[in-house]
Amino acid sequence: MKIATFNANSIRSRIEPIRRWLNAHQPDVLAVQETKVQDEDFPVDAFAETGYQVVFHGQKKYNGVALFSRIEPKNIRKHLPGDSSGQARFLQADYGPVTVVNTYAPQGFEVGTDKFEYKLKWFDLLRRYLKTEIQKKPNLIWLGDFNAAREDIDVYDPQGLWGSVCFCKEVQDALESVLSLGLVDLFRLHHPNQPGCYTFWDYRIPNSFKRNLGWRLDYITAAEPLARRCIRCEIDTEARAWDKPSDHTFLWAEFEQC
DNA sequence: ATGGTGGACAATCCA
Repeated sequence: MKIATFNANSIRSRIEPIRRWLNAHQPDVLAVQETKVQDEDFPVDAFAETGYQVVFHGQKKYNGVALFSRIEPKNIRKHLPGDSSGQARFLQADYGPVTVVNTYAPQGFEVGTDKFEYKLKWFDLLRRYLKTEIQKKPNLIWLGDFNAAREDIDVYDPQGLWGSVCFCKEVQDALESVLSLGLVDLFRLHHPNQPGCYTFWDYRIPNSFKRNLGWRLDYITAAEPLARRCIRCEIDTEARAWDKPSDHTFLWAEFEQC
């Protein structure tokens, strides 16, 4: 079984790269974040020929998540319990024995703002939710854009960037609290201590991708029993060479006996 | 060069 994640930064602007990537890699599930489209405007027809079904939870202009899959999703959930913000950041579905939780974590704007407090609150709500959910669904995968870099090796300039909303102690603690439920960061599992591996490069920094001035903000995590069956996890930057790339790239993981 | 880029969407908000 192969599972992937991609922050599209607008699904309607990334139809071609997503179709191309699905065709080339044939994942069982692709989780997408920042679709930036309300459900009635989701470009369903554009993916009709891919052989993938898609479910989505969107809103106008911002946020939005989707799940592409070969097999039918069951037990679809679109809301994180306790999050009354109305923001479309959560989408869960079962695929056979595997449960996939796709999230787009709040970015947080600036430390000390209401948006930053919401980010911390959101991680805590997710922790509380997954604590019980992981008991019910032992083959749980949590993936997506977490808007958090775990360690110094996950950003291009740890000294200079320390204290920013995606790289500060409070957010790292919030993320680690969720992972401490028994979720394993699969990229780091397979690439321990390897620096310079990123999934996001800021558009606003000139040639950030070429210079590899990036951040590792996107993750695939799996509950421990499932993580033991993960045989590979890779960042795929090929789509960065295609027209109008997203500021994020594809990340995928492969499991045996699923 | 007295911001830079990109996306949604219609004057700014968000990343």
